[in-house]
Amino acid sequence: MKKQIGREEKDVFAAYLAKHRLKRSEQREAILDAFLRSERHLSVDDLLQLAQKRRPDVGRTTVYRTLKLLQAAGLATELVLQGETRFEREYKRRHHDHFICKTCGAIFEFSSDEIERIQDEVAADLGFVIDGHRHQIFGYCRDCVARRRAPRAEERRSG
Amino acid sequence: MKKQIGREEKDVFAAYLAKHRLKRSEQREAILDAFLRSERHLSVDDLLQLAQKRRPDVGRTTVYRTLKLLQAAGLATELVLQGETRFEREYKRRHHDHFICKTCGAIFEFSSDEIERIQDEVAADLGFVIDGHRHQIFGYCRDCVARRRAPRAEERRSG
DNA sequence: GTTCCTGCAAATCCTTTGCAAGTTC
DNA sequence: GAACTTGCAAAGGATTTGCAGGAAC
Repeated sequence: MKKQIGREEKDVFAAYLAKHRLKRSEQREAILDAFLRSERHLSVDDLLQLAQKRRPDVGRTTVYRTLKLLQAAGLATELVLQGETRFEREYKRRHHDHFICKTCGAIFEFSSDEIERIQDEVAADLGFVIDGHRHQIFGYCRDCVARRRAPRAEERRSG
Repeated sequence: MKKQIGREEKDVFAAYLAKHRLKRSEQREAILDAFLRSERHLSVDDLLQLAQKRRPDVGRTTVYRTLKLLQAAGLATELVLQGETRFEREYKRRHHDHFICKTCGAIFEFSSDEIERIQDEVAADLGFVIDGHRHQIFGYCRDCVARRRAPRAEERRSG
């Protein structure tokens, strides 16, 4: 018998579908399963390929549509990294932000209560009510630096 | 005589063109001038319209191409905010990040040495060499909150 | 004159939508 | 059977590219 992956999330999705009078389908299950089995930050194409391993006839359109549902159900979050759109698991995950290696593309997660606290302070100074943020740090990861592949800093991005 | 705006930046651009054996043109000047006169965070369309006030025949393609040059010359930076691409002045500006009001779309700038410091620490822990970051905070600005327009937090974005 | 620029239209890329056929309830 | 899903193809929106004519050096 196959190992159960993300039972809780599958239940959440089933509940979401029921609540909205939507139907289950093989495609949706293949996509959700592929999504839950992967720990990576997936692109639409990654997910399409993974889902197709189980059901070769899954279409790209359905992946897009299912990702919308997963986001609405609180199971997935969209990240926009260096122009690329990717998705990661969201359900019951601690809030975190990302480091992105410009050489190998690896994505690392980080979080800092201290940064969050300062953010709140800065916002308070402006009378701003926070409802989410996006914090990405670009650079070169340990491995790439070790491989001496790190080019010198040629540009600075902010936002 | 017209007030000189951004003389220094215009010189930087001229130097950039010279260095790369590129030519000046009325269109490029109109676009750069419009860019420098505006304090806003401009979309391609905003800039196109502003530039066309001076030279109605400036085309959108040229705006795209000129923005690439301005970025290469260190005069402009691209921001991607909530799916929208915008540009702001970069030359000799202090590094900063952005607050974006989800109600009125206003963009506020902020910066915090403390956050930068913590970022450096977190990066050091991971053996990561930083080469830029992007930090955006979404929410509701003072005015919109005052107008009681702020909806309750319905989603949390991270990245 | 040669090289670079420009605007247009066409091409891309990514994502969404219309629709007829297939599924689920 | 009614309502929802699917994949395909077409449509969209944003940005880029090919190209012939025009400007800068």
